[in-house]
Amino acid sequence: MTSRREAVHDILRKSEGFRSAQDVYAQLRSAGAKIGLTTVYRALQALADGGKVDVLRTDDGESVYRACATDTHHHHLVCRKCGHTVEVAGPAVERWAEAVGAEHGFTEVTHTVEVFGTCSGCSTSARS
Amino acid sequence: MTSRREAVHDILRKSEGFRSAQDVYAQLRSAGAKIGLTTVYRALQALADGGKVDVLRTDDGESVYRACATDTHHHHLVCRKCGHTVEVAGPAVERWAEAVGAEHGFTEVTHTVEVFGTCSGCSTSARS
DNA sequence: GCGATTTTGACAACCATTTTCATTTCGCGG
DNA sequence: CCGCGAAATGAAAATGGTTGTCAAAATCGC
Ligand SMILES: [Mn+2]
Ligand SMILES: [Mn+2]
Ligand SMILES: [Zn+2]
Ligand SMILES: [Zn+2]
Repeated sequence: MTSRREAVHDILRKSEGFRSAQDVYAQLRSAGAKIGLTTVYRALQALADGGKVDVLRTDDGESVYRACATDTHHHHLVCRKCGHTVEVAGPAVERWAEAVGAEHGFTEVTHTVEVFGTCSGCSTSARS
Repeated sequence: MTSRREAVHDILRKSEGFRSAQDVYAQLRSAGAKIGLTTVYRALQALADGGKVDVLRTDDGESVYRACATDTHHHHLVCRKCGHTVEVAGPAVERWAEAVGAEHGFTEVTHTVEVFGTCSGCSTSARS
């Protein structure tokens, strides 16, 4: 019941940045694992529901997943070119989101924050 | 060259919250306008590229659009229940995003920030 | 063991969005 | 007004990530 789910989780834990479902599936298959794409999707969804992995949607609408290094609330700084990701805490953002919500009478305030950029590695190798 | 694009923009301006492309298309057609779905998509994209409207992706992957009241960079405080949206400026967030990017050697830093909550109207009417 | 429940996966269906491509409209100098 | 190249339009088909279906297989409770 967890063997495949575990396998999916493992892939994410051994990965650097965010991975797509199709991507994880391809790697599992090329490693000889007998698993279906449907199961990979279900595993990722279960992991996301359980807070084990982060999900974010790319600009072209693909969901990408990443095992979180920490289990506390945080945000991501993602390289647009290579997907390299840094987890960042943002006390300033947390306070701002709460404040702006309260200021307008909103309750149960949550927020999504993602920062994108070009990492130093990619901006170096781009110099032609 | 702008008649249809203008029609699309008008729909958004007269709308309260965010609207989907299909949604805008349906309204235009039922109002008797001769316009294709493809053109609606292209118009929305052009408007978004030109900073005339905001785009955000719903959880189920649909893109929704809204005419901006202001043409400066801002973020949204969206009611989870009714979709009521408040545009908010966030100098604190802007600074934070820039700083966190720079701190990790990232360049060309952009960010996406959305705040969700339950608006005062909805939390009042929810008291049973 | 054995029936009930859950999980799995091949395949088909979904559906918003994009591509294609032929037609229409627009811009504009002559 | 004409004519012509560029841009816009839209019907239809393709795309592609994701979800639904359903029968077979694994797992669990006892
Ligand atoms: Mn946060
Ligand atoms: Mn806006
Ligand atoms: Zn990079
Ligand atoms: Zn509301």
